[in-house]
Amino acid sequence: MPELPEAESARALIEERGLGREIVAVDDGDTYVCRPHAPGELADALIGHRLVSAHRQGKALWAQTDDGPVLGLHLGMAGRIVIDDHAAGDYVSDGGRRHLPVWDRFTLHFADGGWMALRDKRRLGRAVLDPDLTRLGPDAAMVDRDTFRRRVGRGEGPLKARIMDQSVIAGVGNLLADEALWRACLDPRRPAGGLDAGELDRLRREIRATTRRAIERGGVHTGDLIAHRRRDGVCPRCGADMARATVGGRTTYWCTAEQR
DNA sequence: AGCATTGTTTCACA
DNA sequence: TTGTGAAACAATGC
Repeated sequence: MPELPEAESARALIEERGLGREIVAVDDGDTYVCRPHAPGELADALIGHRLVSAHRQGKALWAQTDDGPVLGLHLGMAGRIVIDDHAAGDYVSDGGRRHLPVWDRFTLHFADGGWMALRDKRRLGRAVLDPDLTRLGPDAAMVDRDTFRRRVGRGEGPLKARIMDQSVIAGVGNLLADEALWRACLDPRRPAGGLDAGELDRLRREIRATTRRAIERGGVHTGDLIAHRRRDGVCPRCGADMARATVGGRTTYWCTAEQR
């Protein structure tokens, strides 16, 4: 699920319900999610502190602490942030008595008895101290027109790969890319450097609009194209067949009639 | 059984 | 040196 819209929802949740609460215990035992940290390193660094602000750039999340380290979080392919919500689901019975949140890969426990977890079935999410954000491009929802033109409109690689390159612009994933390219009527396979200024402006506008709407509606899976990303899908706008191919290393769907 | 999956990093190769 | 593409990573769902 997680692309920029999901990351922004997670950031807002942390900001709303995760700040100002004293951390008294930390579950950081998943050495893959917490790599390269050893078990206990995040706990030692975070216990006694409070999160004081929540930030996001692209899909990257981080929280500042009071006089402590920065806590970096990434939702990976299937992660989400859950705070205090015992009714959030994803619990597995241990044989009838208890129900265990087996997919909580990293958890902060607060002095008030509440908690905040990175819940991630796939374990591709990350929790790290002082994350390196230097290789991240400008946020896809904030990037200005001239910067977008300059960064996206170059290179021989396919346009879709360009907008999904997190060092070019940050936040666009596979589904958002297909949706925005479809809305902008642009062929995902075109060399990025071959677009003119008008096409780049159109693409930027649709990325921003698609992102904004996904945040309002609850995620990238609420897009108009999603249901039609299938082998026998047809374009919900014009009815033409959808094409399917691997572009930029990911499964890609586009309208055979409208996207040029 | 086999294939696909919303992300990132690493590595081979031009 | 830079850019591109495939594979690996982990685990689940169809």
